[in-house]
Amino acid sequence: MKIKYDLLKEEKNTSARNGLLCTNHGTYKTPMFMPVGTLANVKMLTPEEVKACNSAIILSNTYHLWLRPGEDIVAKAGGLHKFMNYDGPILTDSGGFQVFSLAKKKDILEEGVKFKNHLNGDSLFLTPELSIQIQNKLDSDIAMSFDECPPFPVTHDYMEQSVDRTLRWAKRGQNVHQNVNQSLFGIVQGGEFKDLRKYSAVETVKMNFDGYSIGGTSVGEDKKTMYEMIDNSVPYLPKNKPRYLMGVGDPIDILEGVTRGIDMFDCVLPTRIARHGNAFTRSGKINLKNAKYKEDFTPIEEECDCYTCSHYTKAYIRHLITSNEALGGRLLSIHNIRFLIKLTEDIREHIEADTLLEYKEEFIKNYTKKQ
RNA sequence: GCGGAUAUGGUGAAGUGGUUAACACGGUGGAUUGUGGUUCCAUUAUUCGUGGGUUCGAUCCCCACUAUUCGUC
Repeated sequence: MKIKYDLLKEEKNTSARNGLLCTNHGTYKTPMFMPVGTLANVKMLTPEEVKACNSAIILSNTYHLWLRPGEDIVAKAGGLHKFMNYDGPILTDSGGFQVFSLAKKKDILEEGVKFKNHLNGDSLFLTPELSIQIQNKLDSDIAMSFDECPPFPVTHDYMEQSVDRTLRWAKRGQNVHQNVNQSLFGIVQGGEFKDLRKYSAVETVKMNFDGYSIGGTSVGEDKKTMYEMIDNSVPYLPKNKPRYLMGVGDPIDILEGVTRGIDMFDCVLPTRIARHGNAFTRSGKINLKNAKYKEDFTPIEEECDCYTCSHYTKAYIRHLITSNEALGGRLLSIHNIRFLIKLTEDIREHIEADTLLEYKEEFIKNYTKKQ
């Protein structure tokens, strides 16, 4: 069965909406934040720990799993869920972004992308068909179309060609998609160009995907430009399908995205900054490595309901991080994931109450206040 | 007691008779948006054991002292 999206409520003062996403692995509320588990694991955490953050969907990655262990091994294990012992829904990214972000040299051809992998430099060729076939075998709940994610900035001319190519690739992927239990999302590109965002959205929607994502953000553009990219894409997306803003997960960006009509977010930020010793708090991001936490025997946030905050102090986590102990990264990952998921829970309540704008203003005021 | 060697930042250390004393670690800050778990950036000795001397100029040469260290009685 494919996913099913039910629009429950549209907020009065913004484009935000509450919905329900029904998957083969449970039904979940949107807007939602999806933790990233590139290599079939949310780094440092067990599935139980991720679920304890009240998470729903997690991400995994076609490109990385293709290289190792290989999609056939995952299929032999019984699919990604069994392989990694995760019974919640999984979304796989197509590998398009990795080609853009990891490959030093790449040749973007009509047929696909020729590049050298980041592990041993082997020459590889990834096509839209191959990406979808790999994802079919991985057996994720949601697969992504193979797209080109151009850097910022490129010329209008280049972006126009790229958008057309991504549309052709989307169609080709759709044509070979066979897994009836797997949904397929299309991706809107177009960079910062208003006309191309519209064109990309309108043409992608014509292909009737199970959901739509907005790609090509967080590639070096400023925040204002990123918000405009969303504004220039969302109006052309159907209301009865989920909308996914790829790769975005800064707390403020989530609020800005939700108020513009986004339902799903994913981001490596909570787990990556955790490994580097940083924690989200309501009054901004803090760096646990800072000397001022050496003797701070209070939790990261008194009011946080996560496992980390109910058991450990800043001084202890700082000690773990500065000693390069993996537990430090684990505890911070748990807190940061819970922080973003709690943010979406609060957002949903305020959508229900039509008070999202006030909440957003208050949140941003606290988050950006200098401590 | 005698003989030798060495003294450079928090640590390990390079180095040169001439305006800014390598590099590494550590420290301190910052970054991180479809993953960089061991990443990236910035900053961190107005000063080369102490005192004298030579010199236009000494961390570098000379002397004394002190400390460390090795050998020896």
